[in-house]
Amino acid sequence: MAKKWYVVWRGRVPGVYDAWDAARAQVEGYPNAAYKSFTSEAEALAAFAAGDAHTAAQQTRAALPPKVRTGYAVDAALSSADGLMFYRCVRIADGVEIFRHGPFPDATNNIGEFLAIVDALRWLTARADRSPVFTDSNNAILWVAHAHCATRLPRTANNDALFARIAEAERWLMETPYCNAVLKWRTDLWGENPADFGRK
RNA sequence: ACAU
DNA sequence: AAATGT
Ligand SMILES: [Mn+2]
Ligand SMILES: [Mn+2]
Repeated sequence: MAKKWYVVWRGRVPGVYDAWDAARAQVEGYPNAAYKSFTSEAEALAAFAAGDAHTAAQQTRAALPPKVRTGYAVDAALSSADGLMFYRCVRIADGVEIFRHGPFPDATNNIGEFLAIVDALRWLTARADRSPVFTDSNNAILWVAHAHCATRLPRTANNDALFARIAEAERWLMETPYCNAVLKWRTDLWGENPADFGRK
């Protein structure tokens, strides 16, 4: 193997290291570590100076447990300005977006987290793909397990489509024996969910 | 308290 | 700082 340099943007002591052993000590077991290898020292120093954590994302994913890397991640968000809800799913291995739905007015975070999981299960089931689905929402895991969305959100003139989607999701869960595990995304260990919408 |  | 949930 040719010599490499290692940039650690987020780790115990951020910096540029000239050996994997040294870099690894900064990064292993560190929540949301961001790091990447380079083939020249100049490249590495430039990348560290630029604080380019985006290029680090791909490398950081490689540090996830192999079982996690084979899965899909979902997340939901309410845009702070207008309160519109969106949810989406990404393939963890490469961050490619599988679907994104929204905007939904008069919604909640938890409804979004719930629908995101169910839509992912439906997408995977339709393709006979048994990969696990990761969510950061304990609440949504429970709702999916019970095939019931226990939201307290009132119905309004603007959320008919949302409640229709919830009913359809519950119906699908009750009728369909899917074979995917729905697992907790360990934000504490692995950092932000790759399906996260950013801006938090 | 825990998770969003 | 506020809201959604078990
Ligand atoms: Mn989330
Ligand atoms: Mn998020």
